[in-house]
Amino acid sequence: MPVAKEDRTAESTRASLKALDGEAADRLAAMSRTITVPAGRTVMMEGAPATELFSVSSGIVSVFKLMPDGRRQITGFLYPGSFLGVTFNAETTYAYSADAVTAVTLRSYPRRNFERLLDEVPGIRRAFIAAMADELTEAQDRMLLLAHRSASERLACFLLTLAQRQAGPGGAPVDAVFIPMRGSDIADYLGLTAETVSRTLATFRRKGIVVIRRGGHTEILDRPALEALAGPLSRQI
Amino acid sequence: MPVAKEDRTAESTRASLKALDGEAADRLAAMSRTITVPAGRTVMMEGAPATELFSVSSGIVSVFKLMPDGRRQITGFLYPGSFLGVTFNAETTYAYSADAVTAVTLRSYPRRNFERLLDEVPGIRRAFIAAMADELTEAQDRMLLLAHRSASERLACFLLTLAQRQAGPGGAPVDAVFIPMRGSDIADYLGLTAETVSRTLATFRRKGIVVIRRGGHTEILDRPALEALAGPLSRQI
DNA sequence: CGCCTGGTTGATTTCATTCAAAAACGGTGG
DNA sequence: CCACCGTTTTTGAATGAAATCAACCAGGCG
Repeated sequence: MPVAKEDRTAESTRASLKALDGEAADRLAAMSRTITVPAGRTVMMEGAPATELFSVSSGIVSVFKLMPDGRRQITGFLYPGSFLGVTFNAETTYAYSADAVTAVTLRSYPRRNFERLLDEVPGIRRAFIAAMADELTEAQDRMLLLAHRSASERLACFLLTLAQRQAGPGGAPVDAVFIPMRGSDIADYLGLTAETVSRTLATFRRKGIVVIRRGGHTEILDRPALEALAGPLSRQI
Repeated sequence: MPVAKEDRTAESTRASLKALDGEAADRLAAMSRTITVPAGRTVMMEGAPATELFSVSSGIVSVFKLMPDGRRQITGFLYPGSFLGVTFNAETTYAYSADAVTAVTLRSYPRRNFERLLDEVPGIRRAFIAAMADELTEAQDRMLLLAHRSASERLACFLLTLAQRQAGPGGAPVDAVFIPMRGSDIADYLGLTAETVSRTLATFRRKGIVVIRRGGHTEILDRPALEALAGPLSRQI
């Protein structure tokens, strides 16, 4: 369904799926096809028949809901390893839309086959359930953020989360953050306006906390200050 | 088959787990014990070891996350049939806390046994995956609400959702809504302050849209007006 | 070059919060 | 049954943060 070209080259699975044993990985690969989507294009639309589900192989996807009056809420930016288009309720339509933020490659699985695989292969099932649990936890954390945090807290959290996600496999925190999404995307993700995002980032810049270079290449200069701005994190206990 | 056309709220999706076949229900019942909790008491705490999970038998439970500075986000009100304490991730601690809003009776299941049941009984497994997918959908809807809706939109949505949930099995919409939770609970659920909740309900009352009687017994007098106030619904089908 | 999209900045308005105090509960014990 | 107390709700006034409205700037591209 996506407007994209396809090819069947088997590519290595990744992230939460990479921990699968050989048989599971093979069966997944056998039923999947690879899709590439250019930046800015729509991957799937809310309400469309959910004939397949996807996992992100490379690039970043934004998942969002639209209100009839045009207001938009981006519910997540999906990185490689995330699943997309999961609808296991009776209805077989997608519950949200998705756009490619950057150029993206996806793996597409026929919904029926994937469901059967979940029943048959425990490893896939566990990986899948873990991925969903992560998404749920993240969603709840963002509820907290949207309900109770100020604009600068939201932006600071956003930057730190991005930095954390782009950290190397060693988990070493990185201060060079790549922000490929537009300001209005960030605004719709954080429940702010593009103007507020711009203003808030400007004050961060003015305070010497971050530097934003051409093309969204950002650097965190003063991480402690950013962490202070992010406010109390719910994650730490 | 389920009569309810509107089985999309988190509460009812969690409740969908109770619509299991006989064998599964029996095995569930066999491993459970019953717990009663008085109103206002804590049922479980975020971060505590998740040795068991619960289902609500009677009463209402609030599920919430706390920030270190005391800010609270109630992520859901759970009605009978709902499950709580479900942690699918590797960690074995609860991801949120829960309080008894009213006096509550719970059924408790040892986590280990329950997980084994998930592996052994496909019906239970599928129901759980579906419940998680729906919970995710519901979380996304609430994100939209918290990010982009005004106080009166939030309150109107809340009242309508409550009325819908308390509708009879026929699904006939009911205008008599019972609201057992306190104003501050509603505020923390909707991302508002108790004062704003009180004020907004006062204007609803003044406009003749609702009547709030003793003990939270509320009546919707002008449903069309309330629906108009709720604003554009993303979830209507 | 001029267009167009996206980002910046400023002025104003709006809405919910905050602070504060009074009123109404709801339970308890006399 | 009533008076008392702590808690919750209501109401008011002032504050403040972000939205809105609007103009302007910068870069990319035909």
